[in-house]
Amino acid sequence: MNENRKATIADVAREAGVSTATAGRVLGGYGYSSGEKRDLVLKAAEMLGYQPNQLARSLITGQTRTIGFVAGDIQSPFFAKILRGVSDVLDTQGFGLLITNSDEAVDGEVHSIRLLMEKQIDGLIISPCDTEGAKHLKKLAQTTPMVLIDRQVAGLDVDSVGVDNAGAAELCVRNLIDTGHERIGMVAELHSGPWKDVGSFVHMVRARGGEAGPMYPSWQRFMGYIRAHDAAGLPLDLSLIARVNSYSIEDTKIAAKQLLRQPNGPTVLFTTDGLMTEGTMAAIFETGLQMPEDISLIAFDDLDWMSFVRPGIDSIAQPRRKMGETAARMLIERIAGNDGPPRREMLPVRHNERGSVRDIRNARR
Amino acid sequence: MNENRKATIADVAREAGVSTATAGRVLGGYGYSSGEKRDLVLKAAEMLGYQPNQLARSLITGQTRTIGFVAGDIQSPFFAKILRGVSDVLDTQGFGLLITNSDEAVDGEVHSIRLLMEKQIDGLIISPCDTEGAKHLKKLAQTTPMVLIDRQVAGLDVDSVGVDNAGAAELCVRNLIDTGHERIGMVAELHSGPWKDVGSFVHMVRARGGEAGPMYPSWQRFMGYIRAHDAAGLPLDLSLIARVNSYSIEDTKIAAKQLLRQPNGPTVLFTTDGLMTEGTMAAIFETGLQMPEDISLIAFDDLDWMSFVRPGIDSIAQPRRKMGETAARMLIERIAGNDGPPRREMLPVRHNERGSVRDIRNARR
DNA sequence: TTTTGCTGTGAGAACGTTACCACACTTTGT
DNA sequence: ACAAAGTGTGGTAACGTTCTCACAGCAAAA
Repeated sequence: MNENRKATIADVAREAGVSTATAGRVLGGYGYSSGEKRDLVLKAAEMLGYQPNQLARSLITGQTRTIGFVAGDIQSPFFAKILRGVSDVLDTQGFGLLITNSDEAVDGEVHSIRLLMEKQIDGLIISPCDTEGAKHLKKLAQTTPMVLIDRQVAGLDVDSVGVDNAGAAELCVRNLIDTGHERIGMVAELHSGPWKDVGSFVHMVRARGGEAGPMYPSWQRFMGYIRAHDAAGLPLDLSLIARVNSYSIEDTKIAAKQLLRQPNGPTVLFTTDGLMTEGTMAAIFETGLQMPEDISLIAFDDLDWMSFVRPGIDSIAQPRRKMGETAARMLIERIAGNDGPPRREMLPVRHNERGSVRDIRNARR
Repeated sequence: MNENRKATIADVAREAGVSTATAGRVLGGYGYSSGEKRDLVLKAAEMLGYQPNQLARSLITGQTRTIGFVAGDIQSPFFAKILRGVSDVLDTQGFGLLITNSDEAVDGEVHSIRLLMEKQIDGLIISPCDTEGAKHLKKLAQTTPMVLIDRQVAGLDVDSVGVDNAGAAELCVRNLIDTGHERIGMVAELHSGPWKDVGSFVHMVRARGGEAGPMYPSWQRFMGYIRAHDAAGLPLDLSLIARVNSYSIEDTKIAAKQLLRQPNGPTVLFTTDGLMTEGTMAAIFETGLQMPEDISLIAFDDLDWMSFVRPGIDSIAQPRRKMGETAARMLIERIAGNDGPPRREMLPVRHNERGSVRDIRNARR
């Protein structure tokens, strides 16, 4: 046998003096085999340093024991933490994990998915970048198990994992109102959706009584903001909404600065995700305002540093790792054959109070 | 043809009225084919929604166009950023990316590698958790292209990407000395290596004139610390070295607190990586010390928040994304057949001054 | 005794591609 | 005009597994 070539089942079989079928059964752990032959085969395999070739196995079984993950951007802590959860669960089940990023663009998403499908993944975890059309996802869902994470897609009935964005935001804003805040600013990347502008979105939400179909998390968080205002009878002032056009720190900083400088500005800022928070932090820093004396801040999504800066930053923490774990588990169940109705897992968030929100009930500034 | 089964080359060939060989040549883009037949095949493929099966292709070509990445922990910003760089380069070349984490343990590393090898990856990018033995890596390197990232392994001559840790740390500490600091604390997870204790490491470094073989980055950074002291004629005080036993924020915080509270403590802290920095930040925060009045801080590894906290944190920034990109490019070249001598890429770091280091030349506190 | 069922084994097909070869037809070079 | 080289095509053997059979032995059940 050629020394520098990898040993195959046939090599092992020859060495052990059995048929390839028998060697295959022993090595692959299926079918029957006697203790005697088993020892023979195992010894031969050991001697030749046999390592199974998953490729060949997959080709015939139709299962690769590999799943794909399409993230917006894996370097963001949000996706990185989710990824870790996914990876942990997959690891215990002997699954591999192929990752790609869509960069939140449909093109990238389509490209990623094709690459993954060519590699014959058994299932897909994806954070879709479009909550409306996503024709490619609907088609794919018919043949491949799929779990959505963070976001849902209208008309795509598959498993999904996320949090109650609107509810969490509503509670958060209600708390702000309860502590005396009446001018609550929001910094959000409200990705252009089916709504022309922020105003028409408000209109839509009110028309539907605060409930609406799938939409981006940031829109859902905005919806919570609206509901809290309406419930408290506090009028909405859309000039307090800083809508960031591109998903970048720099643009966020600019938008937040503008918001902070405007006359009769907000007493508190609510940021809708980690990147918005970082941009806003930079804006506050550069504007020279003191937290929480001059401006309060509360952030959706918890980040490492929020607990050890001064003041600590109040936040709504999503269980990111658990989201990943849950998604992975759901997907594996689907791959194993579970064909029950789609489930929408809503994991609870945690509200962290750390001192960046000032109680201004007795202190008009 | 069965509708719900994926179309194969044979299906396309039948539909187009050509042989599977011809269809294969057109679809696979190899060998000769006439314009006429090509159109026929392409049309049939389009109609049947043909998607190639990489598995079958790989089985015969022996190339999967997939590479593996073994990180310490993908959720850490360090690895996440590197991963992004790797992913970007791979994407442009049509390569897939399988990830696993070793959790910095040899067991995990071995397990990860076996999983990856069974999936027949074409190459491996790894941040090895052992800089000494790593027998499994040496064996693997004979058959599989491999690039080391962040760390090197003694006796493993393969491509690697990293920064000049000792040099960067030395420059950093020299700057601290130049600004008047004489009691420079260090917070580091000095993973147990071939040295019994910190003292014998110092001895070894001096014996070798400040040069030594492969070791963990944190040890290299410590080496820079030693070299800067020796060059300036400043005596080393090992009581200023907080050696963290486990790689955890909590333990780091405890160790740093202890260092801060000891009599005749440091005027500045040098932290050797992101996690050390976070733990140290927490310690400073909880101790109630003011930065930079009471204590200065400079960190190895730059993190997002360092620019927008008060004061900004001075740091040594590694080009993490570029490290990933470089590693990926080197690996792809190896896979393509480059068998030149191993290269050790040393990328330049950036020193960020942001205000967390106080100049105490004229101000004894 | 005959049946039934379980255990164990090997030969060979199958998975979906590319590699290799044989062959035919064209073009080029002398 | 003839060889040599370049095109285009189809048949079929790989790649390394698992799957499907057929068949044999042996025990327990009828």
